[in-house]
Amino acid sequence: MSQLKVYNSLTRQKEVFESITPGHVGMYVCGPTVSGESHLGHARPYITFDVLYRYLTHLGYKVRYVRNITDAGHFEEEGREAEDKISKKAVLEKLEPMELVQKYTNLFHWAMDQFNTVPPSIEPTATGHIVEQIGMIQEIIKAGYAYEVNGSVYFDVKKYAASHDYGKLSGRVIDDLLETTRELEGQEEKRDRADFALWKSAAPEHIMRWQSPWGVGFPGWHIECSAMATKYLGAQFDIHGGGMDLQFPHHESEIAQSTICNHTAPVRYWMHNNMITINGKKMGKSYNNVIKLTELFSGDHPILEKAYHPMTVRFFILQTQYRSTLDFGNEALQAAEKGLKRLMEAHEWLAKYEIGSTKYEAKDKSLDEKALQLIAEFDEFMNDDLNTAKVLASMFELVPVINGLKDKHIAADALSSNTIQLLQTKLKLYIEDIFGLKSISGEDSGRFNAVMQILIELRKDAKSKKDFVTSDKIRNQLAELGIQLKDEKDGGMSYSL
RNA sequence: GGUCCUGUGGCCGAGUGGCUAGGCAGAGCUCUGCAAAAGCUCCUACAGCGGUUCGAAUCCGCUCGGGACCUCCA
Repeated sequence: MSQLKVYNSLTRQKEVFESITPGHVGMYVCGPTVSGESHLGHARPYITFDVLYRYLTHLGYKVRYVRNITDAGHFEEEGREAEDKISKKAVLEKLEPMELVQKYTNLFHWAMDQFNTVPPSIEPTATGHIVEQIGMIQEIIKAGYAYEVNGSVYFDVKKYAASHDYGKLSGRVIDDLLETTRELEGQEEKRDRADFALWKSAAPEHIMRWQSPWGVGFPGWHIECSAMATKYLGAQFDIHGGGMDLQFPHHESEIAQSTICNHTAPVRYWMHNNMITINGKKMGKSYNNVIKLTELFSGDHPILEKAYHPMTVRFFILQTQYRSTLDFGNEALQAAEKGLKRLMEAHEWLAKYEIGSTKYEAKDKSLDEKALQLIAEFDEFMNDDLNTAKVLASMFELVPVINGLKDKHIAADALSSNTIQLLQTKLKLYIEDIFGLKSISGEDSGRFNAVMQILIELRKDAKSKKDFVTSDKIRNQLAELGIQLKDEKDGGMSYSL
């Protein structure tokens, strides 16, 4: 089997993945800022890295997956007034900051559950790691790479850049950063424009505040990830993931901080997912085109023609390679919805298919070989930087084979018993365990199914008596409820929701 | 302004030198009481212009278009 290769943003090329500690993987993914509701954009990284987590686990690694919750609130420097996103919203909504943070954290967890993502091994909060962050800042000051001004602490980028490659990850040229003509206000404390805050002194109205060696304040917006990643994954760990938009300055600064503090580059493989766009534009607050996940699932948004099931969205995201932009649209989502249904129905039928205990050889050698080839491609494409799009394409080429077996169009022994068994195993592995896809029809309980079987029998009886009024009545009324009856080739009948 | 990415058939998207992914939509056929489902077949694209090459969607140059980051952002 081929080896897993991943695209490393740091080196700008695909590299064979080798973990630092054999058998173990440390993976950190930048989590959400819970100052507001999660939106469609959040779905991409957490689903992408969920699949990576599942895949690494499948490969036999013991993975420690750390994904933080940013609940401390980052300061914004719009114009001159520094303010905390979370504390500002809290005033507007008349909530305690932690109450607000809890609300959106819960909502985030709910959405992630809808997407069937596996919870991370550790989900640390920024507010729970103030001590660690302060400790790290002290280390950086001691090393001479940070300075204090009026109760705030800034990282000295110029000094760091003199001996380190600041900008390596994001392709930034340090001189451009230092000599940019653009002037922002409220930065007079910094020695240099490129410097970034490690600790900010809190104004009196700032609700989220902690005591520190430099006075009352709050942590800068890059330090939390460095502190928590170091604490739970060590000075050097395998994978750091996040959205491409975080590459600069967030991840670049993370590297700088951690490198000074731990005397080593923190991350072996930096992985960045691309953005979701809407009509070609990145989704973001500044574009006013944000679709919240609750709106996506309910269809309650002007852009949406209908509600989309979380599994449809998950499948939609996996239909493209994670480093490409993904353009959102109703037509594309509806295509994904139908495609997912066809794939899942074929998979579910095959999963229940009984091969019997007697082994047999393939009657149709070329079809058998083709199937084996397509199955082998699952691993091959997955190892090529998680090309889930190609894996799905191979699966879809197998769907007509499965449906052929189902309607007897393809002989039961066309494929060898071993091939069918392998297909069952691999499809289950990839669809359910690695891709985390579930059937959309959630009401398929035993009792519901039993009721459906009664209706199916009634329709079959009516049909055999050529009582088409009754048989059509059953079919059409069920259709109105969104339940589709399907007559099959061999006289059987099934339904789908 | 600086740095970088990108332009594929009606829509979404794979694809880094030759063997013309895949999904959805559309057309025809088979099956069927009708319909749906399913199967088979068809629709064979790569922004434009040059260049390199036996051969380019794929490499190089230019033009035009789109986008990202540089500021909170997944």
